[in-house]
Amino acid sequence: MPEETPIRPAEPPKLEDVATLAGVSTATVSRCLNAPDQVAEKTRARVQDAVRTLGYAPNFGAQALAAKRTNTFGAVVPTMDNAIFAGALQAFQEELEKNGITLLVAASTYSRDLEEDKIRTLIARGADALLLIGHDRKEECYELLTRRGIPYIVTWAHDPTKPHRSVGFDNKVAMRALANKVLDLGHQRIGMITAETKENDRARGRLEGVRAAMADHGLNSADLSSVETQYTAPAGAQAFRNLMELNPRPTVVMCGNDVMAAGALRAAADMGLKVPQDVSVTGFDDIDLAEIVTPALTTIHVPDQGMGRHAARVLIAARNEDTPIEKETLETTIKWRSSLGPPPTQ
Amino acid sequence: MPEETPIRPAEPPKLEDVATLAGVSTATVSRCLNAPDQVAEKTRARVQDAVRTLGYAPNFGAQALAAKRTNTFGAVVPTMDNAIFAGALQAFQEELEKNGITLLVAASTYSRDLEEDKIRTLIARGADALLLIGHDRKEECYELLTRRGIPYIVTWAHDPTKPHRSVGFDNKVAMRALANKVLDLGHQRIGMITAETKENDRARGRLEGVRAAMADHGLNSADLSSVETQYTAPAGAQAFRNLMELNPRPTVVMCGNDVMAAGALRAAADMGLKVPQDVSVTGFDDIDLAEIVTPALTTIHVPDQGMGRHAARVLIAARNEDTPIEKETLETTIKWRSSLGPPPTQ
DNA sequence: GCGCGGAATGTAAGCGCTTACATAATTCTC
DNA sequence: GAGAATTATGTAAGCGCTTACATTCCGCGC
Repeated sequence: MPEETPIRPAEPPKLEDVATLAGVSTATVSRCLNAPDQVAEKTRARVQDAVRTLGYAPNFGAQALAAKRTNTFGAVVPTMDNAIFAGALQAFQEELEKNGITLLVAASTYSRDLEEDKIRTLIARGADALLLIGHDRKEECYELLTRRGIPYIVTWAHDPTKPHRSVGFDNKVAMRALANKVLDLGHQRIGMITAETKENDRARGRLEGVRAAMADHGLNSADLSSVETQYTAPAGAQAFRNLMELNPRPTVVMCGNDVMAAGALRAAADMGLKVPQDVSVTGFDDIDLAEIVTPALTTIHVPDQGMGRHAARVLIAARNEDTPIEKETLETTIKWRSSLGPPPTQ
Repeated sequence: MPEETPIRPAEPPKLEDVATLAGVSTATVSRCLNAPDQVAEKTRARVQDAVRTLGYAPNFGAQALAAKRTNTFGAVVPTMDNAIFAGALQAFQEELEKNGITLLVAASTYSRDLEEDKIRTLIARGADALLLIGHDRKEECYELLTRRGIPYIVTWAHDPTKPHRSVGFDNKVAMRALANKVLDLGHQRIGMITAETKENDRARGRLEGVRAAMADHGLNSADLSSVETQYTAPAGAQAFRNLMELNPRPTVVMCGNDVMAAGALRAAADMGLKVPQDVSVTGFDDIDLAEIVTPALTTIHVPDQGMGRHAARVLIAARNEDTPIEKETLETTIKWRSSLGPPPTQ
């Protein structure tokens, strides 16, 4: 009578199997994998052979449990489907991957409560370190992170007064520079479409940037016509229509991001307004879309990849040893394209 | 002399702490969390209190190790920064979240080798189940998955001949339907811009769909002018220009996806061609962009959210018990917008 | 009141790894 | 070439959970 051999999943090889095959102890195999230079070259070669022939891969749970480290970093971004954060995350994750770290991404959909939730989840999953967007969030989040000793870094913003690691750019400075250029062109009436500013320091900074530029040009920043709306193209379109109903109407509409600017462009086309002849439009972020729309969007290029890469390096260092809190500012640049021109000559 | 109290991270509470506080054994606490109905109501309440006051969250590694299940699913998509898969992943992940499952996403950048790599990584991370895009991939991947007994599901495609769980739509049928409508409008010369077809069954299906429609209309499908290029707007723009140099030139350009179609639209504008008066353009996917570009894109809406949600349900069921392989087909619909019109009347 | 059966709970053995510590092997010093 | 210093390896104790199995509890029929 043949042995009963039910079809069932093959068990993956374990450290012990490798150790047996290589004729060493499990400790040596473990060292080969985690601290190769502590092992004699000959032994190491033998172990590596065994690893290869067995197709061994460490069991994640066991490793995490024993080492008290998961080699997993987390990132909480406001949203995943608007391409803004994709570039940064991509670079972040590539850099992590080089170091054998896996990235877990969660979206907060621009909600503080949800963000706290996601941060907690990531911590429960054992994230070794966290990447966050902007400074605005519940104080509990920072407390929790600090209490647990989990390093984190704030990106997409810059605020020297905050006691957090950060790598980003100054939203206000960037927008102010663009607005100053706009005003230099002769525009007198700026309309602004901004994302919700309440829980979003980036949006606030951008709005303030426009105001500051107006002040720079001797204008009363209280005269700024701004519409606050959601982060979508249709919302941008609607906001644009509202702005165009003003009398006198703005000669330029500056948008807090490219998506809303694309909506504005769309609305302009639908209203028969030529951009930039009748009205100029600017964006912020320089996502792919900015080049695709007609006319192409004048916008601010943000160093997304640079932020991602740098954030990864800082966090890896912080996890491995005690590093001081550092704050890095990266440059933004103005992308001149055709949606911005001088104001119409009455 | 005061006790030395160095500042250092607080250790998170563990199961045992909860058990002590609630005055029960660790087994009971564990059961409260994983199989509540096996525990008397009074005990359960007591335990839940303890969990709450301690802010307890299970240690992921320990749980994975002991239960041989990570409550993590994986997804390997060709790319993350083109918004196509975002909707599906979003829905997939929401459905998973309801069941306490975390999603790990990896991108293969349309490379088979990289895809295999990512699949292996996900398995090593202990993914309980996997979501994949399309059927085309290395045979080793399927073998590995099967050998390990890890359930997986193929999305974004439909092929009844394949022995895999799947939820998707028939790319060929969908494109054929649109192409038939195009031909019904009177177009005689179709230009096609397709993504690389070599390792991409979705792209192939879409191309075949156009050919089939031509045959349906008594045209010789070999006469189709098609350009194969990369999945980007600039590539689409270039391909469009090439197509427009043909003589006689196509009266309609059908694109394998919306991103390339947006590029085509851009090129048309740059060339001074009016869409759809001079030439029509169609897309595929119905991403947000399709509504934003000018003119808005006639395209095929794919049931991305539906696929994501359904895939999650199927995979959860498959992980929990032995379920048979099932294949679900969802409907696509044609989105009529302004980029498609009748051919120019010579 | 006794014994029975099922429900509720406890006991304890791992899950597969890392790592402090002990031990063995090698190299160096003079 | 003996002993110290150094390097390479082995031993074994957990890491924080789950779960098979053992035990206790309780209500019930008679």
